[in-house]
Amino acid sequence: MVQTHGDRRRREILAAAVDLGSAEGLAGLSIGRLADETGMSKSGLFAHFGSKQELQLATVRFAGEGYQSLVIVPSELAEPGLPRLTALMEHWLGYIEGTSYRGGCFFDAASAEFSSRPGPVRDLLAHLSRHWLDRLEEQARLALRLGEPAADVDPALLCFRLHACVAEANWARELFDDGGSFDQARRAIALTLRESAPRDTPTPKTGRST
Amino acid sequence: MVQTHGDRRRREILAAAVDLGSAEGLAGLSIGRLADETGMSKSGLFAHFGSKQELQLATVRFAGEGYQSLVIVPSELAEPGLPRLTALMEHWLGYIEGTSYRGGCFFDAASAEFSSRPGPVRDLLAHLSRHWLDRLEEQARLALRLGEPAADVDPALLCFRLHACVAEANWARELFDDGGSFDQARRAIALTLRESAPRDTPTPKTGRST
DNA sequence: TGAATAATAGAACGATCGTGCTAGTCTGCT
DNA sequence: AGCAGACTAGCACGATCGTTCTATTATTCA
Repeated sequence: MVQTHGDRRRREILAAAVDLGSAEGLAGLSIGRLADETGMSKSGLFAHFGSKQELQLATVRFAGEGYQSLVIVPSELAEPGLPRLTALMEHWLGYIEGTSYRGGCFFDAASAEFSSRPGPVRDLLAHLSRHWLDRLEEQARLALRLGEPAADVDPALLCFRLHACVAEANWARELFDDGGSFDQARRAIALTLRESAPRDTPTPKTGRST
Repeated sequence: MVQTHGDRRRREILAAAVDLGSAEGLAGLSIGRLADETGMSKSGLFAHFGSKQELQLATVRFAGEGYQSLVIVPSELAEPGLPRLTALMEHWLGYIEGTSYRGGCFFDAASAEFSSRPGPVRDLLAHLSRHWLDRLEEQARLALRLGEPAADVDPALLCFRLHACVAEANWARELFDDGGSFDQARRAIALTLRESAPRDTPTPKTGRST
């Protein structure tokens, strides 16, 4: 059951696929190109997945696990509500800024590419994005409700603005080679949180907890 | 000199290229596919451009002209400063929301795809985006300076947030089939502008002038 | 109208695409 | 040690990619 060899190979392939896919696109990513990258033969690599679509799906899932373990899980150390909301944003930004693959955020690249290509891959990307936004929204709702009277701020709108900042930072860095876009994103997020905070609980100055 | 026939054909091709490119990607767009779409032969279409890269560049320029005439030009009817800033945002959103091509905003799709593909196409996309952001920033600076004392708001950061809203709206609609994202964007933009406004000149409720 | 030029189609090229099939090598278990 | 099954490489397929060449049809201008 413990397919040390097969599983390790599979992971190596998927890691390369996420990296390459972020740069050349998940649709544009070709089996032959990926085989070269990993030093395998085309058919040898292909046998691990059976079809290109299955490879794409596995790649998305693999990238999702990375996001889960590097953004979601660490943020759960922070208390629910505003602390966790800010932790999520900071880990999110840090994840994209730091570990980044060749082409920046894998999900930004993949969802932009597949949003107009109906099928299981698009569905999976949409599902994951929706799930994470819901997670964020949950914390936003908690953060807003804690300070009475509940501010007249729409949690969904707040998350719209927060995610917009993250995506914009990635976009600007990739297109303009401007690493400073992440500092802009941090400032924008802090401003957005501050103005959304319930009036009687001023946001801590930096928005950072612990 | 007035190549009625050639020019008209060229425009037809480019219009189809922008439409198709927004959906299938500017790199993924193939000559044969585009020839089918326009009812031409592959080589007949190809002869208009001489290379795929030239076709891509022409497509980007063509899309840029559309943006110029449907967003920039109409906004110049509004007075410089805040009125023009809000006009730019509203026309921008309306342009993407309404006229939209099959795959949503062409520039969002193209720049996401080419940000990791060095070359003239990426350079042109970056140049156009930078140019438009500078235009926006110019109006933001005017808007901020008019109300004394000049608010401690960074015009570049303001535009970062504004463009983020537009891009987010397009992303959400394309991935989630959620047309309501444009209303969210309008609300987010209004909030962002309101909190950035100099303290003694409250933003007019709708931000629309004339 | 006739000559020059632009626009288009058709066929073919080498390359690469995703995908099967077949055979050989390696691994883990008894 | 030997066997079963997982893993991998090689080869070939039809399709499509961008591109070139040649020939034929439209269009423009003297």
